[in-house]
Amino acid sequence: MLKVNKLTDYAVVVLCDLLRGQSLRSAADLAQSSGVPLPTVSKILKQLARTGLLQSARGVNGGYGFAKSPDGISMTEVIEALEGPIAVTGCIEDSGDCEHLHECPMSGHWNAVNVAVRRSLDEVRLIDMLPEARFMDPEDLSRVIVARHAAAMQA
Amino acid sequence: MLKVNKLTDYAVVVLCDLLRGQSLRSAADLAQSSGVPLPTVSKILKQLARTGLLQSARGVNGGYGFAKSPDGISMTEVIEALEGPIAVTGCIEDSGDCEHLHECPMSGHWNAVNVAVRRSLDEVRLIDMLPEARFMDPEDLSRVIVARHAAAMQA
DNA sequence: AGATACTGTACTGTTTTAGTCCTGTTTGTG
DNA sequence: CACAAACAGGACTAAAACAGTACAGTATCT
Repeated sequence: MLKVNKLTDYAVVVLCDLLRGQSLRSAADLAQSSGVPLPTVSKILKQLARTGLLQSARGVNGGYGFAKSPDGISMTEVIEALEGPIAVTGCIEDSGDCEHLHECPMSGHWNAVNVAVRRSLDEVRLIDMLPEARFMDPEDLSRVIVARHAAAMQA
Repeated sequence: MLKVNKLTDYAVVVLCDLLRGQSLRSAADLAQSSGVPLPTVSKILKQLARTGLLQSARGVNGGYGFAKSPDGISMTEVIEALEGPIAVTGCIEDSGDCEHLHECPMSGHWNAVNVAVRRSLDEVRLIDMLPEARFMDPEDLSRVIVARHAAAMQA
């Protein structure tokens, strides 16, 4: 438990796919190469673009690409883009409409948990989710991704 | 998002209540003093007893108490007792019935996330959720709880 | 003008969760 | 020994969340 949405799961698959390709890929293209159904991929990409993780271009030859250098993206960013702020309990995210707030002995204490979880996710990078992350030195991996991204942007 | 069950949320409230009282408290008693409905409290306590975090005694004067010294209980234990193993994606917990397993480029990689989250929760103690944890030195807090528990066990 | 591709939103069936209730078992007390 | 207190386990229902899909709209290139 303490699960992440299925959409977020797919998002990582799709993002990893995007990580290894051109600077701009269409939703249809990504759907095919990742195996995730197009409408789902589309939904994910739209949301990621809305929150600023990706940038989009419309029209013929349009598509999606990273809005910034992808080696700096943490899992926190990916998860929060699709699910909103990390809040382990409802108490935190709802802006105070809990009727027990005054009497609630917990008020604010789950926040320690939220902070701990968030911090741990900050330290997992998106590029660590790549299969090759298993075999490579983290710094080398980072260099490879940056170089690939730079090359793609130039093309 | 990345939410915990409401039941787990209540469980912390109830456990904190149990933390400050007698060694053995009935479900009805805890329901009243915590403000959580009895059937819900009952459900939580049963589950916590089943997984060994609490011990129960039946019959007149029965009730629930901690099965071990409560200062050693981490949030991981509480959450896992009520929700099963921490698994951020379904891929991990299901024993390999994902039809995309062979082709799945993610296979195993969410595990880094699981481990990170789990580790961070290991470091938050149940007693850190007490309101007084805000004002007290963590070690003093620990000593107070241990002393209280020992006294209750003796009575 | 027409084809490609993103944008936003709405809808629907399925799954999960929350909350409740009931029946059974154990144990202390008069 | 009968009764009441208290836990154990499971079944059930209503409500909420999610996944997946579809569609009408807008921008861009050729």
